Amino acid sequence: MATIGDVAREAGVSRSTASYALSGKRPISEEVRRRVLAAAEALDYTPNAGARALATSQTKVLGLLAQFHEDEFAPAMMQYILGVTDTARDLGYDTLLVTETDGARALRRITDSRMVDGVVLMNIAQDDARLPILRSAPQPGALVGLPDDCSGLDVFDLDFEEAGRAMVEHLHRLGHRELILISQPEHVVERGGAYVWRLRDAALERARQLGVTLHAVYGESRQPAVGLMLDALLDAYPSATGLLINNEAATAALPSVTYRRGLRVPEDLSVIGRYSDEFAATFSLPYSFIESAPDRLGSMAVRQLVRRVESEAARGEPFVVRFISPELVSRGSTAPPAAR
Amino acid sequence: MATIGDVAREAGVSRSTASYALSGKRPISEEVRRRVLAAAEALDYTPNAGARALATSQTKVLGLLAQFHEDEFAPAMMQYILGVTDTARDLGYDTLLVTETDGARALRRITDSRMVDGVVLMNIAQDDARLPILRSAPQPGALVGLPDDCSGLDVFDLDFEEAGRAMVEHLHRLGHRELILISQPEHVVERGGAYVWRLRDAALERARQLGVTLHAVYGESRQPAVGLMLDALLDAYPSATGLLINNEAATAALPSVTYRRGLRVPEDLSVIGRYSDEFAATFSLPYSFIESAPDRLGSMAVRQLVRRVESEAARGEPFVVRFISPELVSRGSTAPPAAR
DNA sequence: TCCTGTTGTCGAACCGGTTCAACCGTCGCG
DNA sequence: CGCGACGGTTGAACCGGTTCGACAACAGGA
Repeated sequence: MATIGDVAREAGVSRSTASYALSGKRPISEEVRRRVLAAAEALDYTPNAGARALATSQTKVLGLLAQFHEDEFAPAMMQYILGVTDTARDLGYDTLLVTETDGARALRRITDSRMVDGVVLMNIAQDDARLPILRSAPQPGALVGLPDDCSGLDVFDLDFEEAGRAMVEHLHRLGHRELILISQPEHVVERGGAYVWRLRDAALERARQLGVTLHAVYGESRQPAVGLMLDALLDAYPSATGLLINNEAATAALPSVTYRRGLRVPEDLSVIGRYSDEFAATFSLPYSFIESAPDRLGSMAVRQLVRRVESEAARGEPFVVRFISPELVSRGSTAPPAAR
Repeated sequence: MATIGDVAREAGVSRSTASYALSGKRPISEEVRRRVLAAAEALDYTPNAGARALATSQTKVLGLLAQFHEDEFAPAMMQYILGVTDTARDLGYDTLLVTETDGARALRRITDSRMVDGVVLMNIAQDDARLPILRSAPQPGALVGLPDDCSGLDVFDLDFEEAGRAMVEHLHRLGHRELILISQPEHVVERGGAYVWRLRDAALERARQLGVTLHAVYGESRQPAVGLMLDALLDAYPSATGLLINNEAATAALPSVTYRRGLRVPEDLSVIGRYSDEFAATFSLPYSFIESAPDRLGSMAVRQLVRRVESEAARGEPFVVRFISPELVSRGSTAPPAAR
């Protein structure tokens, strides 16, 4: 493989001149620049990433830490990841994907060894063991998800409180007075998945204010338990006329259950979900839903991260906690209630 | 951040001694080794990845090139990726995930710049533009998927031919004589997705041999087209008693269609799919299926890749093309046929 | 004519590791 | 007693870039 020394020799100049000609960081005569570029082209020169990283202390790689819990919904994760990798590439960065179980150790490894210029953390728990490590790391970081303590970090998340309220308000406005909310499984909460109760609590509070009965339950997320749970719920609350679902697996399983029970949506039952556009398009999900925009969140996190990485000034700016507003995408799965 | 020079000074030895003490590549007195290890511990020393890469020509990073076509099934991809990242980590490697549209350019970038020690390519097309680049790259590579020309490469894939035959044989044995096979959309084939017709052609051939009528169609992969297609097919071939599906999206959409039409599985219709275990568990898929084992494939590819990366001897070995045998997982969705 | 400033180029140092050749002291053996 | 072998350690070179300070050539101004 050609090194910059080879290029310099081929062009008949010194290594430093070749470097300047390629980077443009110093004025170089048109003649020499031409020769260097031609030599680089001829030798098919590509700078060695390790050498460049050593010299500049920049790797042009971002770390992406994702954790896969078997009770969470793996397909949804893909969206976040693509949002990150695509945006990173647009900004000139590659992405190191780390899926180790021991996220804290992994984070320490990639930051201490200077493999990355910055990191994006996903699946944030309320008391996330990775955060203290990130805070004391030499590189900046950004979170997708809201922990208890956001200090010293840039945080991006969907406004789950607002999402919960919006769901309740929407069905209340249509005249519904008894609703069921299916959240993620309870162990997701126990593990620190704050978004579960953020949506749930806000929905309960709004329901109380509006005088709506809301049966809030933690759902299952695996087959066949999901299907059984849906059936059990519909049996348990026969007078409920609306279903709010913050649980992808339950959403995916719902169509077969309603068909089996002969329930028509929205005539017999109104349904609102909370998932991504892409998810809706991929599956048979004819429900109105709160768009969770995973790609947008990943993209925002990366943009902010890269700002901090690249600009000395940006590194001094105060940290941001940014919530994106939930948007209700109508698919016609809600209507005024009728007796079931 | 501490460098090895700091460690050496702290331990009162030279840089080279510190290096040898840490790597164990030369005999070092117990006393000195102890001092060096203590110093490294005290200073929280982690070797700089760039410097090490430069010195050793090894990055301990593998590249993973995945392409996301919007007509393919994104959730399934996650499985392959996890198979790769998990196995890579077990073997001491991190994973650079590259999802660029222009896979050929991306491949050239990461190999020429020596960011990775080897690459795994996914979503292989029959005439894949990345292959010539991979063949002339300085690092070894492994494919998940079968191209037209496997020369100079290690290839891993499901035995789709055998899968097609197994599906047909299974239903033939039960007494079925008219079947429908739903493949991926035709543009997947046009783009070079050989696995589509590999399964399809083998199924057709076997059906011919067995005297079974097989209606082979290219399905849709997006809502709402998928559902409409399923309905249209069941209308078009009312006497077909079995359904073979090599199309994840269609599989996911099937339950609602059969419920809507009042079809019982397997009493009225036998169904066999082709997807992963994980996929089946995540969704309401009560069908018998050919396990496509994406995690196993990713894992095998990485193991072989790392063998070649790490052993001079292995690099000289002949290249392998390895098919994993399809395994039929029974979920009770097939039975002897009855008139529909 | 001399001085100053600008433009273009170069040599050398540096980033932080690894590794080779050489060296020193000690011990065993002839 | 002298020599060779060996265990333990070191200085220096190297990997392949970037960047700083110096310098030569030349132009313009006093």
